[in-house]
Order: sequence, then C-alpha cells, then structure tokens
Amino acid sequence: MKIASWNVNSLNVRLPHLEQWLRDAAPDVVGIQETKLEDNKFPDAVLAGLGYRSVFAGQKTYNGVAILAREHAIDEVCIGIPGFDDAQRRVIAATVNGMRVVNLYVVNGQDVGTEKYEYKLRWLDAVHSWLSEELQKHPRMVVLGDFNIAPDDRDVHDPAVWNDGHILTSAAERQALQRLAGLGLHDAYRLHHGDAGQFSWWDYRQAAFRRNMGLRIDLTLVSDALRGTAAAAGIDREPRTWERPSDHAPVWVRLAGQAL
DNA sequence: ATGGTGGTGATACCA
Repeated sequence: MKIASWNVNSLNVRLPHLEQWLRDAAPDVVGIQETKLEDNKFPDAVLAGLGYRSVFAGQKTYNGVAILAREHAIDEVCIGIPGFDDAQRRVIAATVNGMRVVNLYVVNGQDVGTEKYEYKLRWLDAVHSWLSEELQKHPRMVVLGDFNIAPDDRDVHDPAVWNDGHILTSAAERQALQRLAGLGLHDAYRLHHGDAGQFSWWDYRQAAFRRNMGLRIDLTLVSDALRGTAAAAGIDREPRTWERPSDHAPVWVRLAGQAL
C-alpha cells in the first residue's frame, strides 16, 4: 500500500499535475496540502473519475488539505485539531483500510521570533497533545504532510545558512518534531535512506531546483505498530521538473502486508 | 542586507 503526501500550492493550478502524477505513481492514499480551494470548488468529481474518493477542508487563498484514497472507504473524518480553535484549514485526519491517516500542513512560521513563529510552536504543541491521545485509539497511524521543518542537517542544502536562527531549521522547531518522534512516529524516509541532499522543496527563486538548493520538509511518519511494514520510502522529483510546477515534490512510503 | 519567484486576486500577503 503506497501512501503519499504532496503540497500542490494551489490545486486549481496544479490539478493537471495531480492527475498525471496519480496515473504515474498510482498511490493508494494521498494527503494534499495547500489546495487553496473552498470546499464547493474542490474537484472531487474529476478525482473520482480517476478512481479516488476524496475528503477535504479548504478555504480561499490560503491553506486547505485533503485526503484521497482508491479502493477503500474514507471514514471517521476529523477536521482541525480537536480543542484547538483555528480558522486555518491545516489538518484533516481519516481512517482508511484500518489505518489512521493524519494529514498536516504545518504552519510556516515566517521568521524566528515573529508572531507567526510563536503560533507555529503553539500549533505543534497542540498537534503533539492530540496525536498522543490519538495513538492510543489508533496505533496503526501514518502522519504525513508538509511539516515546514527540516529534521537535521542532511535535510538542507547549506547548514551554515539553515541554522538555529533560521525558520524551518531552528532548534525549537526541530525539538517539536523530535517530540512527535518521541510518540513513536518514525520518519519513513530515514528508515531506508541515510543520505544527505535529498530534498522535497525548492524555492521558486534563485533557480533553486536546478542548483538543488532545497530542503526535505515533506515527511511521512509511521507509528511503532506500522514501522515493521514500511518496506520503502522515497521522493518523486519528477513533477518538480514539469512546466509551472509546485515548489514541492511528492513524497511516499510503501507499507507491505497492507491488503488492498 | 536585500530581493529574488509564484499564487491569489486586484493589493498586499503568504510562502
């Protein structure tokens, strides 16, 4: 069972890319971030034509998340972090094939020390509390999404720039990610790859993709109960080479023994 | 230190 995550940076613009990639990569479950679409504009009929059911929580202009699945029903849909009042559509969770899928569009945070940065840390704290409880109910869990945090120095093109003072790599952000790992949520990519320089996001500016000046900030985390089934993980760079691409590439994990 | 590009929507804001 292949489970993927992709920040599409406007599903309105990127729908043709999503359609092409669904055909190419044939994921079973997908978490999408930054749809930037209100729910009445979500292209669920187009996706149904490709064999995917979808659930979604969107808003105009900013944020917006969705979960797609083929072959299986999408049940127990939860929008937002329970008990955390937030108008921003950043979280959707659902049960697919006996597995809890949590799709996160983590707050960017703008710059270290700003109000948005404080919001990011508060938001991550709320996610930690919520997932701690959620894991009791659903031990078989995948938490995926755009985390807007590069786990360690292997995950940035230039650690001298992307350091403790920088957004996406500051110590407090990395500690927040470590606290999620402490719940028994394992970065599937790192279960299989120890290499540096493999990224999932490249800024549109400065020809960053051509120069591979990127960060690995899109992650699939698997719970203790699923860890042994995580047979492979990877990053699909190809859609980032297409015309008018998202600034993010899709990332994925394949779970063995997950009967379709 | 600044600004570079892109999405939204019509202007700044967000990333």
